[in-house]
Amino acid sequence: MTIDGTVPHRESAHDVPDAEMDVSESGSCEKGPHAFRTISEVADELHVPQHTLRLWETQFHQVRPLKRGGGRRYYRPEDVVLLTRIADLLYNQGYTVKGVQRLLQEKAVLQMAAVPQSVDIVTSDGNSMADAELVEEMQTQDVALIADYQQVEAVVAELPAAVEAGLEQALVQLMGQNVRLRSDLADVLVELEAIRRKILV
DNA sequence: GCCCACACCGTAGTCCAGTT
DNA sequence: AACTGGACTACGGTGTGGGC
Repeated sequence: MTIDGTVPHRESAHDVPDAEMDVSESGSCEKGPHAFRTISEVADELHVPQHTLRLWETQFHQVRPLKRGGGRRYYRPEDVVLLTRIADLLYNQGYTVKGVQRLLQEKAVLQMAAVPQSVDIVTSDGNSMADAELVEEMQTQDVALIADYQQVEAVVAELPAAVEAGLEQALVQLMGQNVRLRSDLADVLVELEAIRRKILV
């Protein structure tokens, strides 16, 4: 098996897991959206020279392609999405490299603040989660939050009046937190939708 | 105080030689 | 074909000194 149909016998079969490859039986195919890409393929796709992609790798720690035999880079779909976003910010929106770095950092902080204690926007190996995965995670958190809220409400309804006042205060705080979290989640979802639309264009 | 010329510095690539 | 690392280039921004 090869990395793809267009670039035969580059690496041995064990270099990249089969499950991560998008390969047709015929051997002559376009890569699917989930296929790994070499630096030359990503460079073609983004209309950016290869050396620029390597440079970005040193400048943006979020860009971390897999490296296999001989130190060759294999870009995952999420890497390509991130690089597309970086290219857009740099070349279309006039950001500097530092500006993009700051934007990516702020975005990570915002996302973590919006969904406390649960979602790692940057995974343990330093890579960004896919959009769909992130949205799903946030929706799960939202549902869990509502469930917690309803649970507290039910408990309060059964408590004696003596402690009710204190719990009501806690409930008000929870409701406030709920509103803020919902607002933050809505902002993040809007931002993700905007990014997705750009990618699909 | 204002303007101009020049030097210096940082940023963003680009090129190249040698290697895998 | 793709890798690394260092040297190099182009360009814009900033600082400084001198003349008016």
